[in-house]
Amino acid sequence: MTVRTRFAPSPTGYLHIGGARTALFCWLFARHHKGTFVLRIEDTDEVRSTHESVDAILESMAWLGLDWDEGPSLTRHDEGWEEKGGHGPYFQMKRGEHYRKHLEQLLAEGKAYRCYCTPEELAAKREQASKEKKPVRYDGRCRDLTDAQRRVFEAEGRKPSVRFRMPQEGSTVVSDEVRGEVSFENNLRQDFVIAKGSGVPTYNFANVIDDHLMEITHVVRGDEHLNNTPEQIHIYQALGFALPKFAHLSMIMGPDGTKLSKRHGATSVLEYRDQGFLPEAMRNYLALLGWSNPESQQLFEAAELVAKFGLEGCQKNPATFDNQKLLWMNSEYVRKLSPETLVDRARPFLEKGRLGGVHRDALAKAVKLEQEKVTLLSELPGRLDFFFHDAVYDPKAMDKVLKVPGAGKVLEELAPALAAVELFAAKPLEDRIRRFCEEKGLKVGQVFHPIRVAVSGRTMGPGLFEMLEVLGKEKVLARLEAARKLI
RNA sequence: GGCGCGUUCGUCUAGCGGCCUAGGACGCUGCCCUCUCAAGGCAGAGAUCAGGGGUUCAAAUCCCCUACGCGCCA
Repeated sequence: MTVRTRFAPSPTGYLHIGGARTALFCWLFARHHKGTFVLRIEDTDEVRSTHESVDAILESMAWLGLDWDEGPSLTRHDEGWEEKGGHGPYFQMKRGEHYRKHLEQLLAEGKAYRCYCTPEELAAKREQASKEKKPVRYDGRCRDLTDAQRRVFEAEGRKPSVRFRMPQEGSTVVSDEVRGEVSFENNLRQDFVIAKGSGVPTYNFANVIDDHLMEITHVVRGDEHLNNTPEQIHIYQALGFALPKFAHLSMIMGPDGTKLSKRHGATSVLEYRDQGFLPEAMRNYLALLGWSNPESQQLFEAAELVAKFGLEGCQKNPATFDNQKLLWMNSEYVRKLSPETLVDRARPFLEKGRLGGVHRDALAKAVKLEQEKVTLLSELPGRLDFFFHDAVYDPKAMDKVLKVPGAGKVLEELAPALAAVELFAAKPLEDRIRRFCEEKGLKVGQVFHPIRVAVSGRTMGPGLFEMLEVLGKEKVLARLEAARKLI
């Protein structure tokens, strides 16, 4: 049996961290088993669903490298998205026919029935029960209506919803790949609505129909659905469908222990992209939120992650999102890139700075000197700007390093010495400058630091000689001069 | 309110009855390296395994209760 998993987001907003983690686990599981990964859009919430949300979700998934075998195409045309795969459509709003058909079947077999209670009536009953401290459940009023009663309700113009007839006794066991067997008492459950008065199917119903028709073998989803699973299981059974395997993933929390939300800062995947995170770092970090392997390995190559991932390593308890570790992981991934690749990957940020026009090779040379310090791609313009534009002198650096006795003299005397260096490269420059120190009887710090600030405007930066080499003789001499005038 | 799930260093986690004086990773502290900032190397602080009862020769690991957190239904 080939594995088929699915990620089924509601397009009511961007793809957030929690959703991305779920998608990643579904994807990893499918890829690990050489199975199929399906993307289904659950757009039955007509009010809140938007095309823009669909776009954002697709874009986020693509950015993270979570490719889907079946589902909508990445880009939208005037008429909507094209779809690929033999189990479509992949938008629930286009699947009404399937829901209707199975709804009819359940109704015909008496496994579901029409309920004529109005929302107002139900709300009143709920309130009543709540006052009397009784369990608030549907009372089954429409469970066994006669035809005559039904006609009366119809005549009143009531739009019936459809309820599923749940067993009243015994218990339902959910066999979960992550949590093991979880048991639920049936008499505590109620006949739940599977189609609203408008005819729109509810989540629990549409989900089951789609998962079955799409031949999903493993339903991997968030923890919040564990409690809905008994209801779903009964729908599967009522329709004679084979049960898929279930795996419920723990939730992701913010630093304060509550469910991760906007209050905690960035939660949208695309925000992380825009902050300068690398998708492979994000993916690696997300994989570690709620999953681990016995070796406690932290960094994984893409293929390695697929090879080692399994539901056994999934955590039952919720995980707190830790931005610091994500940051660390990103810097690890940045360091692994070749300077050229790093330049390419940072392109949007370089453009946004003022380095868009600089040649790739020139950028790569400069990048090479700073790469090991880079945490986010967005830092690059700030770190590299002085290589290609006039230095901006940091007042603190000026006070501390240049506006001190002797610094001006160092710059003045050093200029001709550097001008005389023929091969303007790190090694000869270092030799010359060290010799200069000896000649003048100065400590290296008394010379190195002023040069650094004069040339870059800052106290921190790349190795001095490499930096001078990349800048080139002309710029170096010009800046020594410029800095001297500022003192 | 009912039901369900969860609880190991600040955080992510290893652990599935003896190997645990509880291991790793991020972060933190100190030292080394060094022209700065990083990186790297070394060292260190940090968890009475939520609390309380059992079971057992032996429990972080099994059972029960309590507390707290989260989720679902309403």
